[in-house]
Amino acid sequence: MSLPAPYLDALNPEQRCAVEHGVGAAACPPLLVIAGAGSGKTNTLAHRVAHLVLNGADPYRILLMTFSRRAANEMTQRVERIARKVMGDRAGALTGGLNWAGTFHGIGARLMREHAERIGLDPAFTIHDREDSADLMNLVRHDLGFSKTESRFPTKGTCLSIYSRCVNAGQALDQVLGANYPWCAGWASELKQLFAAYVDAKQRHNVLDYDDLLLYWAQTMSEPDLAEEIGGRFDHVLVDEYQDTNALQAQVLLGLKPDGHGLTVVGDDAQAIYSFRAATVRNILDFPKAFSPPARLITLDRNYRSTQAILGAANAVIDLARERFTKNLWTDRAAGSPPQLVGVRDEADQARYIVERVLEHRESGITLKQQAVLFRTSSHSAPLELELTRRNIPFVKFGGLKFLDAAHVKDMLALLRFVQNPRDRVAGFRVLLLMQGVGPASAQKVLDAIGSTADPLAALADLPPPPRAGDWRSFVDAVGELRSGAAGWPMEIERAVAWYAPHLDRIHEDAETRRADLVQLAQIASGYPSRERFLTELTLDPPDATSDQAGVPMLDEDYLILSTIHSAKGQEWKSVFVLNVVDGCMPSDLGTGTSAEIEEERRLLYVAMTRAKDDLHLVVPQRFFTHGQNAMGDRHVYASRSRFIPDRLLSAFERVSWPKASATPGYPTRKAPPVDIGARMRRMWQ
DNA sequence: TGGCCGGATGTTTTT
DNA sequence: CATCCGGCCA
Repeated sequence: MSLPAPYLDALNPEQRCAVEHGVGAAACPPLLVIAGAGSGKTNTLAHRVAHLVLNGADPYRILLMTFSRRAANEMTQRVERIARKVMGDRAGALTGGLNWAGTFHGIGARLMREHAERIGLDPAFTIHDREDSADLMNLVRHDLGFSKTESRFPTKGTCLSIYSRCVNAGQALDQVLGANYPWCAGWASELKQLFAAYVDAKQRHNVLDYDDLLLYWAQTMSEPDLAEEIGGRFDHVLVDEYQDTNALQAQVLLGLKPDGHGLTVVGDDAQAIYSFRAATVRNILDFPKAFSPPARLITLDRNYRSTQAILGAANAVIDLARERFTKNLWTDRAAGSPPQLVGVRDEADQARYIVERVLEHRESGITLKQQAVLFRTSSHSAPLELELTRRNIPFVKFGGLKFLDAAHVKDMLALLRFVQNPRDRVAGFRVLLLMQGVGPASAQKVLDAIGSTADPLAALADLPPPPRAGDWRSFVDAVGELRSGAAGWPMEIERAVAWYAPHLDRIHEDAETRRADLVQLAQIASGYPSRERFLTELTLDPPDATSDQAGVPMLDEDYLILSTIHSAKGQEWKSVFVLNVVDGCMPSDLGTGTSAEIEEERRLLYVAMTRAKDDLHLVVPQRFFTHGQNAMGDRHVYASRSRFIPDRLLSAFERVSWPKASATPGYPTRKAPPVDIGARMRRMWQ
């Protein structure tokens, strides 16, 4: 039996069941919690962890995972905060925090590094982000001669997406091509050849891509000895946002706990929005019957977040979904005012409308941080960002552009990565090309020459410089010093910058502003204990926004939140604005091919709407600017309200248009002009 | 090597 | 449109 626990009284009966399930029992049977939006899911999970620890579970033997970084951070913080509150004087048990909490990819990287030797990996492996992976794919694609085929071969990005989907969905190439990339089906045998060469290259270069972190892990778990060893490190494995995981992740999970004991997964199929990454709701639906006896199922359907009016509208939207597994949420919060469906003329007015409302809210005591603007696509916020900057309203944007995407940041990281893992050819290539007089041909030659040696960096020093290489000596010196570790981490980043700065000045017009980013990079670097940890964690957990990574200056300032809907998952705000609730944006006209895609877009709107506590605005511009060109080269498109809010749902909303119709000088109420000049003009010709 | 030109292409969401 | 890719030339 578990100990009496007063903190459990604050929970509702279902939450309490979920928290207490199996605690204190000899074996803890598998548990599935279906938890709707705002039903206290994270709170429940956090209480469960605290309850486990209070009843003797070892926090170092608890594994907490989720798919996205933002959800992982949120979850970890909540668990630790609640655990501290709940545990009071016994909080000591959790002083180190949770040792094993993070994304699947992050945990996978850690475990693979620890077990590297056992599975034939060099523990100095570096991790390729998406762009690096695409570069490598391109390299291989080129080597195989696919870059100059008669008809156009799929681009590197497309190739990588296809590869990634095969891996994550655990499906054969032909199946993936048929279902998701029919226009590439003619290239099946070439693609197979390409992927084989890509895998081979990764292994020779000692690099893992994102997918490998899961794939190696899953493969490791299929070795009985290793599976037992790794699974045996954890008494409890808890997974949040389980509806966003894919087949590979499910495989990992079942490998960790084949009988399901100690396993808790939490999710909501109505919020599944990552099928483009091969996530499948089958994971959550099939979870109970993966075990015998089946996993315990607990449903949380009471919403504590939103007013009745907001929840009602969100329910109405999701009610139109073709198939649903969970029932509607309910709340006993006050009715509140209905969500507003705001018609505006264009995106500029949309931005002005939001700024006006946001400031109004702030006047009435709602801080900027309690308000958020959500959108389907990162670029949709551009006009708003302009307006916010103009009006001096601070904001932080989540999703979309990343700090690491900047060329100069990538250059610096490539240098560090090359030093860490000289076999990382993509990194080496990038660094070498920075030097004047070094092009693809000599870079290739250098990397070939050192790649086959036992100590590539030592070989580098002995190499004759490429014929026209500008400052070869300083490069060799810099690499040598960095490799020796003489400066120590994080000081060595200064050394790296010292080498890079002249190249930066030569290559980029705006070297001055870019240099500021390098200062920030150094600042970030100082937060990590070693070069390896810095590189790994920065790749897996990059800063969300350029205005975000500094951390310090923003700390006590108030700022508005801008976020893609995907990145807003699991968050909540008093006041929420959704941009471009218009057909073509929601659903995005890129993803309206299959009905499954449309259903996912519907859930996306549902996720956006259920982020709001008190106040929700869906903004519908009559016309919006299309990025790039459609068939006719039109730049403005006349849009109509999203198909997810058909006429019969309008009663759940309050419709307004902005600016107020009366404010515009319009014809309906025009008075007769005092002097009818027009009539005189007409008479002139009579 | 590196710059320039012409043509094709795709264009979201995240690890 | 804007980017990216491959090819051509100095």
